[in-house]
Amino acid sequence: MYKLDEQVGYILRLASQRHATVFNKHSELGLTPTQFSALVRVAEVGNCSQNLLGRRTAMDVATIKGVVTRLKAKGFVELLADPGDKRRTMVSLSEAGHEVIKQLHKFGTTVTEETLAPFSREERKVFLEMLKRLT
Amino acid sequence: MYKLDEQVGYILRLASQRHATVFNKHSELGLTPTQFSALVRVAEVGNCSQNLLGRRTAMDVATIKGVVTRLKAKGFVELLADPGDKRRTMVSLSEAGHEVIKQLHKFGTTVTEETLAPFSREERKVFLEMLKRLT
DNA sequence: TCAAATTTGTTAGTATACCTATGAATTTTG
DNA sequence: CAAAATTCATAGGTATACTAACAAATTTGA
Repeated sequence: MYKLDEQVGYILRLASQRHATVFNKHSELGLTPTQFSALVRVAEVGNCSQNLLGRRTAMDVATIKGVVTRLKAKGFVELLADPGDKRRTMVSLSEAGHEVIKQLHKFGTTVTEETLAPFSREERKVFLEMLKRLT
Repeated sequence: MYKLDEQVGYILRLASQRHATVFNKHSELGLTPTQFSALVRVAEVGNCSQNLLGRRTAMDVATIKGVVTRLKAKGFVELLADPGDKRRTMVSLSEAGHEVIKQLHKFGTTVTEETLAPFSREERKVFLEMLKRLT
């Protein structure tokens, strides 16, 4: 007997939903989870092309385009042409972006903590290691 | 140090992406993962209102509306008015829907198997149990 | 009983998330 | 060095997924 409630894809969707709910409950800066990921990644890698940022955040070209546009509209990133390669749009943190990074890290830690709250410290490690193997 | 690659939300997104890729690789009937879930659920519960179907598949009213519309367009479900409650739209399997359910179960099993391929049989149990606790 | 609250479904709007195609720029290769 | 292949960004299309506002029907509870 095939039971939908036992399928990994379905349960993954439910877990993602719960994570999104936790994220939104704590969100202060009006960022979505996707925008948050992209912004934190920009801070990690520094100046980089929009395309590379997409690859580093697992978003395809169309998705990262929209995310970057909205991050720019919110004032957290700046876009510059790459003088050495006219195809590229370089993305970097704005002044405001730099100012919120610490806050974002703290916020991200809270979200992760609360999402993993059903687990003990030991279980969290085990679970994250297993989850990584599924990617 | 906050590392994006260690955060449960980010890794959940990656795992969901991989699952979607596996799903699409095997998909024959042109169903999306969401449509698949809704259709399998309709088969499980039989006749039920669109609203209830949404709750049983963790989709909000706007989402399930679109999913049901597309399942109807593809000919897998039928919509009927509920004579006892004029607000309700009842959703049920069509002839074609009945005919593909067995195939869907087989397909779903294949997708789950391949998604969980990185795990041993024992690990699959452990992982699914933990993932469920996160929902 | 009847007004208030709830339930159901629809619509509009925003944001991922993917595909495909297109065009421009750059790199590779023969 | 010129042609071919690749890379980068954009645009259009479809499908989740959520919010909010609304209307109609039903349930409730004083």
